[in-house]
Amino acid sequence: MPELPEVETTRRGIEPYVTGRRVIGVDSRQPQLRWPITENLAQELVGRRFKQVQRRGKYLLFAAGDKHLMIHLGMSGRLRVVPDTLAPGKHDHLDIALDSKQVIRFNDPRRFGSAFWLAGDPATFKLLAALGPEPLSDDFNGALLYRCSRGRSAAVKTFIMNAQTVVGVGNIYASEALHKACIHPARAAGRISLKRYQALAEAIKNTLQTAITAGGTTLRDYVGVDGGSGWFQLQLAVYGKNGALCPRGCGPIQSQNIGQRNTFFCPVCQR
DNA sequence: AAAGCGCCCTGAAGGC
DNA sequence: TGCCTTCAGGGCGCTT
Repeated sequence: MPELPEVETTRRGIEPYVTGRRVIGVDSRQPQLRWPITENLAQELVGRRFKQVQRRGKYLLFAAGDKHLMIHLGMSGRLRVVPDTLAPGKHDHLDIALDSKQVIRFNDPRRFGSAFWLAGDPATFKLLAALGPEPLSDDFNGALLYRCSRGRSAAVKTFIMNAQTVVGVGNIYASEALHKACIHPARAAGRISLKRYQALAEAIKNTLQTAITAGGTTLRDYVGVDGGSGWFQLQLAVYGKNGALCPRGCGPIQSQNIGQRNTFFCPVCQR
């Protein structure tokens, strides 16, 4: 399941197949995902031409004129481009047929994903309106983290995974970035200095950018548009490495539940 | 306002 | 072999 690097990898992989293409058919087989798929999606989409594929946080936005098809991959969703002759399989919930004899196919076993038709400005849509800055943009930096965290008692890991703080930092990369910045994931967000937040912001940018370059992380579900896997899992320092030696040589990596999510860290170098 | 928890769903993995 | 339990990369929304 995708975090921001996987969504961005999907976006980059799918955009060349979509840009300039006209929609000639929509087949929705499972109306109920996280939310109901927009009912008249076929009416809205068929005949429109896609301009580009954008991303906001973990949401993909397929621009068609000034309106958008918005897709979230949830925990287990994936988008692929397949020939229009390929029959849909299990959990293939939505097909967008293009005038290239190809189909954008949305598969999502756990159905935590979603698909919406946005007729208005995406930025004003309820699920997007309250989102924090993009982590790879200049709007996101240590000063912002410091400012937003004052007085907050929540664990710093929970704080950076909150999409109102910054979008796109999921469970894997939160653990990885905190290790990189030597910050203990359970430390109260409001009790971290500006200097340390500057290191954390850099670590988040660096971790996400490196993961995008590697094509994302494949743990169990995630595969790219072409069905291939990402390779960032080979570079993970702490995630899923309970008991393994910290890369800095301190001692064994520990795991702990923080905010109901499994968290991995080194109790020696992360404070 | 912020924090904490439940919950949507399927499938893989591990224990017995 | 099979059954049962646990856990999984997200995130909204309700309650306290």
